Amino acid sequence: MRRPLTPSDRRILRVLQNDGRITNAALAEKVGLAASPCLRRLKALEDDGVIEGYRAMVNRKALGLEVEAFVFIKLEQSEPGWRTRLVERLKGYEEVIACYALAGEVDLIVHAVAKDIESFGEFTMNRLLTLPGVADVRSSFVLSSIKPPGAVPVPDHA
Amino acid sequence: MRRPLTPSDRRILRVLQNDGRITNAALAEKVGLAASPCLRRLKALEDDGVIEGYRAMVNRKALGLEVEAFVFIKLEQSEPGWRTRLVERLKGYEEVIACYALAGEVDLIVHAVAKDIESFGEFTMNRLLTLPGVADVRSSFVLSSIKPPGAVPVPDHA
DNA sequence: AGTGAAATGACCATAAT
DNA sequence: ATTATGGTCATTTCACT
Repeated sequence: MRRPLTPSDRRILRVLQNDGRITNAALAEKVGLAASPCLRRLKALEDDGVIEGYRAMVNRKALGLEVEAFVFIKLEQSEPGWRTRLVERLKGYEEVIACYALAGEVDLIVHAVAKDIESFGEFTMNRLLTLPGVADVRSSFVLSSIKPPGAVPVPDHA
Repeated sequence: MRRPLTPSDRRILRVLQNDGRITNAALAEKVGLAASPCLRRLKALEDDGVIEGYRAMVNRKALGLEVEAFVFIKLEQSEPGWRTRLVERLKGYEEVIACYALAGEVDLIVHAVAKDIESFGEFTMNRLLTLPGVADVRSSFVLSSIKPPGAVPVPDHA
């Protein structure tokens, strides 16, 4: 059972989602706490799994990854074991920066990046379509990031 | 014009994508640099926009956000101005944690969260479907996060 | 509040262009 | 010579008890 979040906890989460590398001293000042209790709350949020980690957001184009796409996958009827292994393979591909199982028409949505269209093609043709259990693969290229992956809203009441 | 990334830069990016809050001292040790040059490279990566920011990854369920979904939007033929305003409205919704313009069947993909199905319904019915210029809205709930939003691959050569 | 660690800036060394 | 890299040291600031 997890403690309910205090208003301070919520302020901490809001700040840390926008600047995950802020020092504890500056964080404390922003949320209106002294450094010491602020640090204790931060550790508690980490220990409780409310904060799952911290990540630098890297500009993919700066790394020469010019292509970003969503891949919509439909699966064949198949034994559960196949599905597990398919999903494990998917997770292993470094082109896959996120992947979700969905309810509805499409079974899996894959968020992928690649350095160019050619290597993206190689990825879908040789490494997605060939996975056993895959019935259909459709890709849509990202034209623009309207709102880049961002903060989850922190409601005032839990 | 951006400097090419050095091998040290790449190591820094790989580490920081997995632990965005690592101290500079520990980062330096991991990538095999002294603290001072390590910090200088880090700042340069930030200044050049290679690192766009740092974010605490927050467990949405800990915040009472039980529902996660992808919303696929098709737009009507319309003047460019309408589209711009539609996109601005979309960006403003706190339920929208990411949004992309796509090539293909679907024009926009919206990654959204909500506290329950009812409030998600309110969001799609009252705040998405009513946007001028929207022709079609389809939602798929996320059943599981197979691979949570993660690191972009950092190739050895740019 | 105090102590040990970290961040940060000034300055030097080396190598490649 | 200039530019880009990395290192060392001294000082300030921070983390954490």
